[in-house]
Amino acid sequence: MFFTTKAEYGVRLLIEIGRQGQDQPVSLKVIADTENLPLAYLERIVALLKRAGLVQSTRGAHGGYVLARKPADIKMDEVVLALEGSLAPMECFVDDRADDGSGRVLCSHHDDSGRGCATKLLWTRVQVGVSNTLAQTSLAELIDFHSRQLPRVTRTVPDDRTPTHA
Amino acid sequence: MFFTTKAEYGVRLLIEIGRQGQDQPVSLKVIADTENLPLAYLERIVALLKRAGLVQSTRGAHGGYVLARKPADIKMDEVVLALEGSLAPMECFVDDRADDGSGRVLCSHHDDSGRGCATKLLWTRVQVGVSNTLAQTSLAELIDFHSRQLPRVTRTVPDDRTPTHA
DNA sequence: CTCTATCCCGACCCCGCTGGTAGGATTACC
DNA sequence: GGTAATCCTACCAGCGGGGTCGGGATAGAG
Repeated sequence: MFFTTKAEYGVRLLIEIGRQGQDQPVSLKVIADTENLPLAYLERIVALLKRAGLVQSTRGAHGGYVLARKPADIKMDEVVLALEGSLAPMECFVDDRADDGSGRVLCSHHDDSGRGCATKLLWTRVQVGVSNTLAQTSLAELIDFHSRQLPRVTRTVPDDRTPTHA
Repeated sequence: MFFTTKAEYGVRLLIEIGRQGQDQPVSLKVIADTENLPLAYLERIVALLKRAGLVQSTRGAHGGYVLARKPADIKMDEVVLALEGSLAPMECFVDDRADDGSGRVLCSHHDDSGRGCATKLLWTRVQVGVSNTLAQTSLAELIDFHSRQLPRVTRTVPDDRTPTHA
């Protein structure tokens, strides 16, 4: 298991905001309903996205969330990093996206007698691979994929359109 | 955190067997000493590798483990899969390496009202990427990397061969 | 034949984290 | 001011990771 439900729910949340919120903000309540997710939990998840500057919020009645950028400019590496807190494939990896551009992953092996753990090579490759994969997928792509997956049943209210067969 | 210490320790274990065990089997005790890992825990980990047919064991005095194949023929995807039990990036992914060749990952979303979770596209990409990355790294490569990292201190038994310098 | 090094195996345990809840602030539209 | 929404903090249960323990089976050494 690489990722937790935070990543899952968070991505679905962004997709919903992108789909439904062309102009007005989308409330978490609506998202919780359409995606069938616990509202209180979504609140904590969206806080991560907000802290990362991926969504913006407006409070009060008719408030909600909007994307901070265009979906095509939101790449999944940033999203998953914000949600999971790290993309390190292994405990001993601390990915310091430090402010200065030393952005590299490094293996912090404590009691390592000799110099390097040989697994470093392996985990580094995995990490780079995952990062690249995520960076090559944009939110726009997922939104597009989603709407092609569900051409019908665009609404969740059950009687808006007669269901296909039961 | 993608992987647990099972993968870490298991890979290091294989590297040690490959390094030290050219002819005779290598005992877990020796590996536990050189790698500074708990012996009892290694026993459980190596059982996974044996069950997957990656190592062979000989019991009794002077027993231990040997690689079941040449290091160049042991690819990390098989290793990590054996150790972690799955390469699925998300809960809802069950990778059925079923007996019949239906070997594919599929998203088993329970209460999914409509058809597909849009995140499926994303997790599938990640899964394929990781699989490929792991499959492209062989044990031989890691052993080589390891010995280049530690040019000295090749042996752990202090008096079997006069050590290079202490 | 026994001793001992080793593999083998099941039961057990601690702890942190995930996933989720509760309850209350605060903010802003009507 | 009511109400719909975001915010924030504390709390909790379950589970899996990481590890231990103790004992058994097995085979080479003496």
